Amino acid sequence: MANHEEIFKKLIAHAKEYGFIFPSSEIYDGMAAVYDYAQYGVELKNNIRQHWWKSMVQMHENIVGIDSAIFMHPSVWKASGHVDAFSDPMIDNKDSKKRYRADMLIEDYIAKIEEKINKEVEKAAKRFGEAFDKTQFLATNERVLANTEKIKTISHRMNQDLEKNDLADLKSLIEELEIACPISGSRNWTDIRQFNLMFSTQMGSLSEETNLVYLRPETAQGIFVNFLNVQKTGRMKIPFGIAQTGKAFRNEIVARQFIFRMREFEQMEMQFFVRPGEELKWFEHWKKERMDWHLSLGLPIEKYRFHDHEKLAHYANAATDIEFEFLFGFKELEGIHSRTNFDLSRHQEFSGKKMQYFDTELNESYVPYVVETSIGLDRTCLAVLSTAFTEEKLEDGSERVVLKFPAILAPYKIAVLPLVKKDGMPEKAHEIMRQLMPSFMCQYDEKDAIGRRYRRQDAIGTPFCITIDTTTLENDTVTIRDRDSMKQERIAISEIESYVKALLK
RNA sequence: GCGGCAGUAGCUCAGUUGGUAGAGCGUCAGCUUCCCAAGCUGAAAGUCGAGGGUUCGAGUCCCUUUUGCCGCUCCA
Repeated sequence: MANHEEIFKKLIAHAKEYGFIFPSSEIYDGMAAVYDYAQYGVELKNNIRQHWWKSMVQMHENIVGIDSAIFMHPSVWKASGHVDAFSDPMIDNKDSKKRYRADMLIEDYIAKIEEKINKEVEKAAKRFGEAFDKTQFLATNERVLANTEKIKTISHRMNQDLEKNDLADLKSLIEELEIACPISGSRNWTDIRQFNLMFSTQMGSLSEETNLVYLRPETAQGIFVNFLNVQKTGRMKIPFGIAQTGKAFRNEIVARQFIFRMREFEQMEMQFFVRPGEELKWFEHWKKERMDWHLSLGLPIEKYRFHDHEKLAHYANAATDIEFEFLFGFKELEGIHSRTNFDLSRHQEFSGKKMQYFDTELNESYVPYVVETSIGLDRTCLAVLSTAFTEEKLEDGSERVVLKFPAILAPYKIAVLPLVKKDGMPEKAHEIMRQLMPSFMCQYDEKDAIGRRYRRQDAIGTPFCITIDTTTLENDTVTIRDRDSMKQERIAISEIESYVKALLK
C-alpha cells in the first residue's frame, strides 16, 4: 500500500507536469478540491464522455439524451429530499477535538432516557410477574411519566430548532441537558454550524426579492423533471431511458484524493423508466451492461467488482456500486440504483402534475419505476489514468514513463516526427499532418533527438508515432511506432489512416 | 472543521550563527544528429505560498493566513 501511495503521488505530479490536470486558480494558491483539466486532460475526458454517450445513446434505440440546466427550481430539491438530507448541524468538542452531529448528540441523550424507562419496566415486570400490565404501567408510573414527558419536550424543541434552523437554541438545549462529549467527558462545546452539502446562490436582482437557488448536487433531477416533456415529444414507449452528462456540485466537508472527490464534478447518468414490478429485472440487466461498458475501456477485469448495498437509501429497493481498484483501494466508480417510483411520485406530489405514463398494452396509467446508472466522469478519468501510468525499465537500462491508454481514449492518437530537421523532412511531415488532422488528434514535433521525442509522446500516451526519414522522401512510406511494444513497421502514407482506424476499434 | 508535517524556477532540491537567491533536469533559440531521453553553444524563467511584525538588514526569527500531504471527523 505504501508503494501505491507513492505511485499515486507520482501520478498526480505527472498529471500536472505533462498538462493533464492542474489545481484550480493555482497562481492564487489554488482551491481545495477544485481542479482544471489541461490540454491533454480535456481530450481524455472528452473521449471518455464520447465513448459513454455513444454506447448509451447512439447504440440504444430507446435511449435519448438531454442536457438540463444546473439551476433548477428550488422546489425540486425539496421534492427530492436534498434540502432536508443534505445539511447537518455539526458541533465540535473543544477538548477532545471531536465533531458530532448536534441532533445525534441529543438523540443519544433521549435514547438513554428511554433505556431508563425500559429498566423501570423490566423491574416492575419482575415484581408483578403475571399480573404486569405494561400499558397501564407506562400510563401511571410517575417516574416513567416524567421521563416520557421529558423526551417529548426535548424532541419537540429539537425538531423546532432544526426546522427553524435555530442553531443557538439547539446549542442551549445541549448545554441545558448537560450533554458531555463521550470521549473527553467535557462540556466545552463550539457553536453549532450548519454544514450544507448543497451550494447555494441567489437568483434575481438585489433590490427585489431574491430566490435562494442551489447548484444541483446531482444531475438526475434534471431528467425527472423533464420526464413528461421527453416522453411526449420523443414519443417514447416504456421501457425507455434518458441520459445526460453534466456538472454537479457538493460542498464536501473533506474533499481529497485528487480528482476522486471534488466539489465540482461531472456525472454521466441515465434514468431508465420501466413498468412497476419489472424494475429488478432491469436492474440486473443494467448491472451487466454497465460492467460490460467498463470492460470495453480495456482496463483489466480484476480491477472491478460489484458492491451490493445492504443498507438501502430511502428511495431505493436495490442498489449496487461498481467499484474500481484505485491506487488507494477499491472505491465507488458508478452506482446502479433501482430508485422505485420515488422521484417521480415526489415530483407529482410537489408539483401537482401527473407524472404518469399510459401503458397501452396494459391499458392502465402508472408512475414508472426507475433504474439509474450514474457514473463519475472524473473518477473514470482517474481510473484510466492510474491504470495507464507505467514506469518501465528498458533492456538498455534506461527508464521511461508511459501512459498506456486504450488507444481510443488517448488524448492524441498520432505524433508526426521528421527524423531530422532538414533535407525537406519537416515539409513532408507537415504535409502528412494536414492529411491526418481531419481524422485524428495529431501532434507535430521536430525538436531534439528522435528518441527523446518518442519518450515525450510516451509520457502523454500517444499510441502511434509516425517518423519521416530519407526512405519517405524516396517512396512515400513512413515508419509507425507502437507506444507499448516500441516496435516499428513501415507503411505507405496512404495507408496510415486505415491502419490507425483499425487499431482504434 | 481539528491536530501533525510541509510550501524556494515547470520538476527535484541546495541555501552556513539573519547580510540582496543557486544547481541538476526540463523549456526556448541555434548547432549537431538517419530511429528510442541525459552531445555542443546561448537564453529565458523565482516579489523564496500570501500578509504583517522584529531588525540597519528576513528565504532564514515571531504572528496571522492560505494551499498540499497524513491522521481524525463527515460522506443523501
